[in-house]
Amino acid sequence: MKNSYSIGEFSQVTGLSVKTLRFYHEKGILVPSSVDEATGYRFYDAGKIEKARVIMRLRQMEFAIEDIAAVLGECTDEADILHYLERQKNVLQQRIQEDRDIVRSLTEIIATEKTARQILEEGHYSVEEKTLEPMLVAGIRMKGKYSDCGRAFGQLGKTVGRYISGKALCLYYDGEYREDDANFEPCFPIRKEIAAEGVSVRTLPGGRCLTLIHRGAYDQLGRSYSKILRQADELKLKISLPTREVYVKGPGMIFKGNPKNYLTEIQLPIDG
Amino acid sequence: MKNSYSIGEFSQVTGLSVKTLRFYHEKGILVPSSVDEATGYRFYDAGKIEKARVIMRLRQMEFAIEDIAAVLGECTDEADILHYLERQKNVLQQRIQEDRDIVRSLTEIIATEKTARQILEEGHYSVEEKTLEPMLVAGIRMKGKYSDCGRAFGQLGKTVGRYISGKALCLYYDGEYREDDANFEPCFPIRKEIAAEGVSVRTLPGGRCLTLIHRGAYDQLGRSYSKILRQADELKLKISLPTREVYVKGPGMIFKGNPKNYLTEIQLPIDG
DNA sequence: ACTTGACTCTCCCGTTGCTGGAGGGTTTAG
DNA sequence: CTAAACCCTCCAGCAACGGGAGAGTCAAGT
Repeated sequence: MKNSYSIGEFSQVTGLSVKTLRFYHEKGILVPSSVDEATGYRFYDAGKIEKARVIMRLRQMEFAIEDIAAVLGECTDEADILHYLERQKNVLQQRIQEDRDIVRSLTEIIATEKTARQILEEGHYSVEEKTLEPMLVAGIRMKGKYSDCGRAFGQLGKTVGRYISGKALCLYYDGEYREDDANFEPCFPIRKEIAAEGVSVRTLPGGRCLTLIHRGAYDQLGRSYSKILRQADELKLKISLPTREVYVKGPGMIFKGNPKNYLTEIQLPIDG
Repeated sequence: MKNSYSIGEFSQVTGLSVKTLRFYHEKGILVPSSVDEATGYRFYDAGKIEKARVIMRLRQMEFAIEDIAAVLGECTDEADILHYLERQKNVLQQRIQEDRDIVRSLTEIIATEKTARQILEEGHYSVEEKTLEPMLVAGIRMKGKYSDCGRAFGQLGKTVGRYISGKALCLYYDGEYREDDANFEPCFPIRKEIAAEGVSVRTLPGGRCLTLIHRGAYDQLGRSYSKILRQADELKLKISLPTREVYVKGPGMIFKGNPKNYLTEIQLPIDG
């Protein structure tokens, strides 16, 4: 065991790069044991190796240099740095939470986009019967124009955004099309029961329904409605309210996209 | 709706700071609709608002400016950026994984330190009987000097470090103290069954045992051993091998600390 | 003693996504 | 006509280094 290491040797021993060692010297957290006055050469003794290890371990836990300086200044025992450790833990946990939220959004977008792509390719745009699962939703009941639903989705996104678990949908409580005084409720499926002002959270019942996927802009929805209603009539099915529209692919979370590729699933619950 | 916004107005509308808008201009991802040749004043039209929103959403998902530039260059629909979305998701998931590992380490250190502190304060250093739970451990069986166990712990830390779930311990297979040819096994409790070369992973049995917490440096352990063995003798208990030492508080993950405060729990399994 | 090659020094720039400020020109309201 | 509000460009700085230039230093071989 030597007891005086040049910076290069010390770098070998500790695994810290020469640049990093100089940087730590400048920051004052790992000062060489001696510095040659004439040449400026740094020399480290064996005692510094342990200190270097301490710094590395703290850095591995993403401690900031500034915090490391504080820790090294105050503490010689882990008991002394409990406060710092807990703070660091909180910082990291918060970042994990944020990252997880983003990942969930991304997963959602990706999944939506993939199913949309599949439907576009397979292209079965015919009236079918389906059984829906019950699902937890958060909705805002509205009366007025359909065009106001954009704002409602915006508000929902802000209040329950973190808990969205599926595609946006809208419930229609009128049995017919209404221009100015429609009765409807934009909703998001959510994965957690939460309370928010002005937002109704509850479980939508499942059950049989008639569905049709509409491809194209929303102002063309009428055609798909008449198609599915005709079919319901032919099958002598009684439709119960509210009916639903599921926005399989619409103006996305990032881009508006091309309305010609919008996909909207019309769901008419079958009575009895 | 105006259709020409000065940078300040556009900042109000979009929520992006003036500085940020200039920066985005420089980076080419959000270029003003027109720039006054004489004065250099930037002007944005309404169409840029949507683009600004897109950029904001991507930034919220921690996309790099460079990636945003690529996305904006290539895509107008979310379907086009699936590749980028997935890449970003992977990046974030990896960061989450790393952060979680750190948080686990921190939690471990904090918990160890807190129990140690409690024991130091309460100070019950007497022989007691306890029932141990079975636990999953990873160990390295060794023959030789006790002092070599440090290296074994180092190796264990590297191979199973991510899965450590409790305090380091050591198993002793000799019924007596041996200088040079001791038979022992440094271990870490782990929370997941894993395979690693040279490492034995298995479940240690639980059961009754006699315990004594030793406070102080390791070279003083002999005194505590004689105390606990005397007690075992008096109670006419038969001890089975291997015996254990649990390093409640020793040279920490960060600092060596003061050996006077080291805490080591001696555990002697009771036969039958 | 001299050269060569490895080592070291300081200083500066670049990274990412901005924020803040200095120093100067422009516009608009009173 | 002036003051406030707005805009411009350029520079610095943040965190934790890495890369490289240009110059000095050290140890070994000749």
